[in-house]
Amino acid sequence: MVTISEVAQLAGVSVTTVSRVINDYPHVSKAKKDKVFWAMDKLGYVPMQAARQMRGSGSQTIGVVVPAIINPFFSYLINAIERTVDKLHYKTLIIQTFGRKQNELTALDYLKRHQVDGIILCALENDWDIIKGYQKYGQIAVCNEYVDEDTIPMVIGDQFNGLRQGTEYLISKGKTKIAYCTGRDSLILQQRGKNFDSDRYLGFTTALQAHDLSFNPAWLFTNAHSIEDGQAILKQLSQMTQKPDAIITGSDEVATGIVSLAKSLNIKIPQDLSVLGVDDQPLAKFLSHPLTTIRQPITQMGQQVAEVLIDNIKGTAEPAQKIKLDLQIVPRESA
Amino acid sequence: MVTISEVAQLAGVSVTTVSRVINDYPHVSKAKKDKVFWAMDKLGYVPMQAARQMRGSGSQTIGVVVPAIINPFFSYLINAIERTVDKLHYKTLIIQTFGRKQNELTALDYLKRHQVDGIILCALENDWDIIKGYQKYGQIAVCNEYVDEDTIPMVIGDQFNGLRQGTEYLISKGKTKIAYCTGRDSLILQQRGKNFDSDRYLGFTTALQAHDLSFNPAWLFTNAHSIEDGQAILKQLSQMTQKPDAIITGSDEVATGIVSLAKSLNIKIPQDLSVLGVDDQPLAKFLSHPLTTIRQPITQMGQQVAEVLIDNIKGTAEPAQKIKLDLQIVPRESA
DNA sequence: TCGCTTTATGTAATCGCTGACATCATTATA
DNA sequence: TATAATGATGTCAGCGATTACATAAAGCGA
Repeated sequence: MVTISEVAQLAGVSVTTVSRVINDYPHVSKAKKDKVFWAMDKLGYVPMQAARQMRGSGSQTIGVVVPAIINPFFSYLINAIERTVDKLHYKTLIIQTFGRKQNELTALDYLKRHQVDGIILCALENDWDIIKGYQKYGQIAVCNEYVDEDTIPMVIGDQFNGLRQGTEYLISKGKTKIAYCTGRDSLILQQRGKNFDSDRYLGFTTALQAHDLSFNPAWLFTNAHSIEDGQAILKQLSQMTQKPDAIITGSDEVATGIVSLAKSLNIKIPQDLSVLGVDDQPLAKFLSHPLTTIRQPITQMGQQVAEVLIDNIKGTAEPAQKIKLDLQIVPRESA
Repeated sequence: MVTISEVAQLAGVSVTTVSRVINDYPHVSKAKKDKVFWAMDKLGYVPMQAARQMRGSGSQTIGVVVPAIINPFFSYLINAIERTVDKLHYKTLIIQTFGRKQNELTALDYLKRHQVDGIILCALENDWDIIKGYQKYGQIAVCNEYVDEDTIPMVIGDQFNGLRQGTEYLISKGKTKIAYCTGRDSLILQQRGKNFDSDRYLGFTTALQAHDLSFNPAWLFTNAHSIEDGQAILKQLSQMTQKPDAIITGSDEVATGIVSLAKSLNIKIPQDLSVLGVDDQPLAKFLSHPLTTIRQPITQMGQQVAEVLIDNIKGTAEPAQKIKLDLQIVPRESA
């Protein structure tokens, strides 16, 4: 491989001079600078990042931890993050957890190893008490999850108001018996106090209460993630004696599962059952029943969390911003 | 940060001994080995990759270059690659080109910089003559694109037979006037000889010829990528006097665009127009007209290309495998 | 018990790059 | 003109790991 000394030799200068040229330091004459550029070009030289890193420049890389990249929500989020990170001259290392705690910890180990200068967690697998211990090894920012910790920058959608408005929307359409799905495990839901998902839930119940509506606990569905989960939920619903007339799903996937099975179960959407999605995924509007859904500000979320994290890495940020972005209801045909 | 010498000091041994323990070399007594493990654990030590790399171990990272991660085809491909790469104890650095030549070259520069030990190109932006020059800096493998070069490992779907069978399928359904869409630019299609997409096209025309059917050049649509492109194509079609009775799209996106607009243009699918997708994306079966489509072996493609590349990096591979995987027709309602 | 191999451990050079420090040469200031 | 300040350039230590080489101790057959 081509090293800085080879460039120095060819250009007839010292390695320091080459280094100065590379890093655009002053006090190099035009003549030598030109020679160095010529030599670098001729040899096709690019400085080796690993060597630079040993001298204290970071890895110029940030890690993005997601449960699964095939989930469009996360691939869109990664896309937004990558674009921003790239613009700020960093690289993006993607790590999938597949929902496993151990993978999240392995990802955080990248901080120790100095493979990454910072990490964006787009979902939390481990308890915060465990994760917080990694803060001393590098910057951590959280996106799309609620963390009640001053020292951690956090960018989330305003789930409370989003769901409140979504619920209001259903009520405005004359619906009063509203079911609710969440991706959370029912157990965790009980254990944790104020977290991301209960923000959503709180928005939902707040809207109900404002209209003197009650919630039937039989209509709470947990662990709902996939299209198949949505289908299973609709099957359950169709066998209930007390049927809801609307359902708030945790994601467009679940909503897709529901609307896809409605016809064969002879359920009319939205007359018999209004279905409200969350995310506004690209295909949501092309389904047999185009989804009415709550759009998450994915692009802004990704952009802002990346900017905040890199600000923190560079030390040019006021510590630990908490950024909350508005959700938006997209009315279509399913509700 | 914790260094190897701190571990050595705490364990009361030399750095060499620690290094031997880390790398599992022989000739270390049980007693010292235990002490070293204890000290590493106590200090939370992890070796710094950058320092190791300077001693010749690679970066243990491979770069995956895709046009856009939000395209489900690529996010599924990346997923398959990442899982395999992870299993082989490498890391995955994702680079999006957004279809820009320069971004692809920047990605290839990672090889020079030794940020990655190898690169998987999942789409080609630049001419091969330009890319081939980077081979001297590290391993390059190509996935999902045709490269007629002995020295390059390549994993592709068997587009020729896939499209031939897809066309046969349409013919077996009584269709004789078949339109064809491709993502390629019409210009490039003329310039290049045997490439990925013309393999597809060849499969298509081979099937037509076998049944003495001719192809109307007015039914060739180029630059077709998105849902919107599909909608535009259907609008064009609906205004033709000579209308096709089937259409082969380059992707499920284009097919989605077509079926989504069919109802409002009063075109019955598949009676008036059969629509054949390519990819079998997860939502394809939940559309208003579930897509009949040609499934690409994405998982195997990703897995195999990753294995081959890493074999090559380790030097444990016979040079430059060419792997061709079968496509599969998934019959649903759109054709 | 003597030489020889094997095991256990340490010292120091090295990877490519940066930057503190040193050294002249040149220009500005008194 | 003497002195100080600034510019241009070079020498070399050091970042954290690996590894060639050196050395000492232990094992072993004759």
